[in-house]
Amino acid sequence: MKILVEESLSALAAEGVLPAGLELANVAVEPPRDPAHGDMATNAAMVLAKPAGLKPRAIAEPLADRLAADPRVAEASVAGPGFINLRLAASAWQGVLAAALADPEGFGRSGMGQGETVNVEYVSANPTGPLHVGHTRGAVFGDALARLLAFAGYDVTKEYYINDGGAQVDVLARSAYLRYCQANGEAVDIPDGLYPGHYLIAVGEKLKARHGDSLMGLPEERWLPEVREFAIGAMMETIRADLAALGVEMDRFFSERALYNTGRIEAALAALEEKGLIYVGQLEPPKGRAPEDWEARPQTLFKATEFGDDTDRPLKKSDGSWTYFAPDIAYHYDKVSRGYGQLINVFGADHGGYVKRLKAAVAALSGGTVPLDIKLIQLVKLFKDGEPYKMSKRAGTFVTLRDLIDEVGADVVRFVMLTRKNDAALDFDFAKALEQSRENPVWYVQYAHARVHSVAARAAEAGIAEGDSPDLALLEDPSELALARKLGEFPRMVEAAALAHEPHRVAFYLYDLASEFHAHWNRGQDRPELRMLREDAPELTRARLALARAVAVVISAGLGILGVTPMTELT
RNA sequence: GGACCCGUAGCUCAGCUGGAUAGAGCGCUGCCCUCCGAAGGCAGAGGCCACAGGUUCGAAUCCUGUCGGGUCCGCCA
Repeated sequence: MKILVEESLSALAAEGVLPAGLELANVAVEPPRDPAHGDMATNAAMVLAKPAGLKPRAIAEPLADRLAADPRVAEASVAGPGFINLRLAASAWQGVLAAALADPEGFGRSGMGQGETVNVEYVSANPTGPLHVGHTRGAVFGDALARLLAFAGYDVTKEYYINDGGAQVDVLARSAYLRYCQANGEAVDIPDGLYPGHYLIAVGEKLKARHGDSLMGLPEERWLPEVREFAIGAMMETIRADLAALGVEMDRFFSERALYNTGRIEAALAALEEKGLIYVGQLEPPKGRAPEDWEARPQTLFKATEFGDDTDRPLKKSDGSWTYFAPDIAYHYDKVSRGYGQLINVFGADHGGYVKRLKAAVAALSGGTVPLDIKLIQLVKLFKDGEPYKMSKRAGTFVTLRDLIDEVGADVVRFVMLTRKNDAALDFDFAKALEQSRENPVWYVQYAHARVHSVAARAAEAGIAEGDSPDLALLEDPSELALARKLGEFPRMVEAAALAHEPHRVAFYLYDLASEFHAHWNRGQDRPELRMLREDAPELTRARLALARAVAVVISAGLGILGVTPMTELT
């Protein structure tokens, strides 16, 4: 359609109505917000009025006439300050249906990504316990984003960074060792600073099964490495199983420990050093906070300020060991070296302070060639019937991913987590998530999908099957065409959502589509001639079944992007 | 003190990267409804898009500043 407008403009230029050589970059041809304005609209006349030295309407009127002459355009009219509204011929919308039906798997897929490689890093929870609610939202978001990008033609790698190199895994080891002692009959209580969760009891028992009492009474340095290794392994197993229960499968797990003592951190820093971005210096104390235990001292720093960060960032602690940032640089050095076209990190909002330095690091490491987008995921607040919900049956202190799935199921968890954009806090109400009403978007969308299947089943009972080539030209009621028009928005929506890295748009689109479908269905109440099932008109019924099936195709594709299974009947 | 995010109907939130009279659900008001298969349908009221400037033919959207809420701020990861 845009091409048609451009051709018409150059034709007008050739006729001398418009001056030659106008810049068309700002000319937009889009569906207007308000459907009453038609199917497509262009601002061409307004954008070109000034450079052409003409009034908008002096351009709009001849342009509209020319557009109206095209067979695909049913009507072209000039409106408002100079918009041209186009109403497309019914055949254009029937064509959308045909496209969706001809290729249910492919409809809406896009070549936009052109096979560019993208690495999406998400979850990356410390291997110190089961995943909780906060991780769940990040997991769902990252996974849906990865699916969305793949749908839009990118080559996506889903990756999990295991933070198994820091002090927290020693804490894990000590906590597990206590559970091991407990399994060997010793009475223990877990001191502050260790992990009290009951999930470590099983780990203690497994340690006993493997080592008997041979580790009992030994000094820490004798058992720590082994217990640590074992406990990390056990936690990662739990985490993988949690993710699998949510429908999340990673392509790659990357261990922080693999960076230590292998020269990889040193190599990454050497790459920065070569560019003159590492130096030894002193930082100013942070302002506005009580700097009681602040003592200035020289340390190894990365010149993050050259890449837009607020301050340079330390790489070594006072005892000479690496800060958390150092292996992180090495990790991103690795990702950059793997040649990805772009990197995306999904972090909890509490990592907000980390964004600039990581972007700075990646910009420095890649020479500015690899974009890094960091999506911060805001908190989830849990409710049950409007009351705050906090305790977990399993972990005691926090609600786990498993608790969520036990309560409402993985599909509902996934969909609800995507009903808000990532940078807004999300209220998750268990009761509402299971409610069967329009208020609950999950149910409403699933209902629309199931309804299509039930109509087809009813039709089959009545002896009408959709058949191979229903005559889509029979679909000419405005309500039917509006539905087809909504389906036609799907490919555009996918591209916009993928470009913006915003999978929630898919969820909102599906809710809109479901609303439109249910509304269309309900019109059959007052106007029986609009009903899908018309035993007196089998040809028409066939066409309408095709329309319904096209709706199901798009809902199914959209839910697929969200990682939600479409239901064919409601339970 | 600084950085980042947020501020849109009474409530919970969308708003397609600058377009026309700013949308949806809930709640409220009024009709209709017991239906092709599901715990409904239609209509209405409700807004200084936090505030003040700026850019533009045109701003909820982009820029600057102010106010309010959240998150974070060297040796925690």
